[in-house]
This record gives sequence, structure tokens and C-alpha cells, in this order.
Amino acid sequence: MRSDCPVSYALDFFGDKWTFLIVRDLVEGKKFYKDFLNSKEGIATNILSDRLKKLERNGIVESKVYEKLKTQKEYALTEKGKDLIPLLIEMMVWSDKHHTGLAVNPDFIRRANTSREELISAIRLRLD
Amino acid sequence: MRSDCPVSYALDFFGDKWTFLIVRDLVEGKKFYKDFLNSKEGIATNILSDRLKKLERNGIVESKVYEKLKTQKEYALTEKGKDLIPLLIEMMVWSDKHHTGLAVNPDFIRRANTSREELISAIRLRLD
DNA sequence: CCGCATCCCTATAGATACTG
DNA sequence: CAGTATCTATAGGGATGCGG
Repeated sequence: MRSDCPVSYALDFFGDKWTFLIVRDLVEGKKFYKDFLNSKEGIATNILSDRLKKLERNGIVESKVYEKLKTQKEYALTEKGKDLIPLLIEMMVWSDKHHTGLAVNPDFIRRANTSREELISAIRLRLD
Repeated sequence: MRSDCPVSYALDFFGDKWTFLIVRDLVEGKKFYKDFLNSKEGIATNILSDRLKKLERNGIVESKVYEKLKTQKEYALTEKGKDLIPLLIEMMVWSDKHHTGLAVNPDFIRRANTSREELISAIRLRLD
């Protein structure tokens, strides 16, 4: 930790190009190592492995053996992880507003701007 | 740009340990190179210089000669930069909720949770 | 001196190849 | 499938440079 500033604290976790993309994938419902690996940004296996461990160590993600296929691990967001949904939404809203051509659902942005809390709840529910 | 995902787009800017701390400083009202340099995290001069250029190139920050002391440059957030305030707030709320001992004003968090839009407007106003 | 930019070197992030 | 090992590129720290 570089300082007691809350922004700095958050950046100590997410101040890199990959960690938050895994959170995004989890919010989108992805659960398995191979799903994260196949995301279009193309994360390297060592980075993915490292970040999953870091996320788990810090209580943002938890994993368990996938019952239906025991060779796979199933990853999920903890409550601390789900509390990142608002941050994710703000990132999407900002990017959409200031850059054209991004893959953003207009309805999503509308809901973020008009019924924010409801949108957050809906996303949370989907994850349970 | 790694993909057309809005989260990825935002991380292409802010996916490092320093860029967003400068935004934080600007939101707190800091204006000069030396102010950023003196922030408690201790940024190096080459990194600061590099990030200020990057922020300016990307339309998040603008600079002009400081009229009262022409040897100094005065930095300020553009509209695109000010639109990062909600993101900043969410980072603070999340960090405060999940880590004790951070320097966060409880009243700030209360306002973020109860009268978010008002808080955003108030911060914006302070910057004009 | 002061304010900032550049240089150089090390540490770490990340890409590719490989393995239990 | 889910990682580790190895190698390379880049970020970042500290010193130094340079124009007021």
C-alpha cells in the first residue's frame, strides 16, 4: 500500500491492464479459466493465473471445484467483488460517452443513467 | 486499443498505478506539477511528466501558462476529465467499505450514498 | 535555485512455449 | 484443462540535464 488514500488503495488492486477485465468477465457470468482465456483481449495464461490468485487472496473472487466436471475450477465473485459493479458501470458510461464505436448496449446506458440502483440490483441478482 | 469493450477502453487509459492518481489530485484542486509531485504516494518526475502528456493528448487534461507566475504551467480537467468524478467516487466508496483505516471523510461517503448527483455537481462546481 | 524533462538502469508485467 | 518456465518488453525509480 502506497498511502491511506482510498483511490490509491483501489489502484493497488486494479492498477493494471488485466485485473479488472477478469472482474468484468465474472460480472458477465463467465466462470471458468478457459472462459477468461478466450476473452477477446487475449490474456496470457501466466497473467490470468496470477490475477486469479491475487483476486482470491484479496477476497474479491472465490473458487471451488466444479461438481459436474471435477477437473475444472469454478470462479465466482464474493460480496466484495459484487460491490465493484457500480465501478464497472461508471467505466462503461464514461467510455461510451467519450468514445464512439464501442460495443455498448444503448439500453444499458439508459438504465445506468435513469435507474442506476435498479440496474445494479438486476446484475447482482443474475449472479446469485 | 485491445478490443471494442468499454471497460477495456477505460483500462487502456487508466490501467496503471499512476494516471488516475493525477486525476484524483486534479479533482482535489491541485493544479501544478509540483503539487502532483508532492502527493504522498511519491510519483517519479519522469512518470508524472509522461502521464500529464498522455492525459493531455487524450483530452482529459488541458494546460496553460500560469499568468501569475509564467514559469509554471497550470493544469485543469476538461469536461471529459470531470466526467471521471463518478468513477472516482465509486472507487472511494468501495475502498472505504472494504478496508478500514483509510483516510476517508465519513460525510463524503454518506453524501455519495444518499445524494450522489448532488455530490457530483458540488465537486464539479468547485472546479470551475 | 526552481520547474520540469530526459537518461539510464532495474524490477516487474506480459507473450510464447512448454508441462503435470 | 489449468497452469509453470522462460524469455522479452515496458513501467518505473533515481540521477542528471537544462532553461528560466
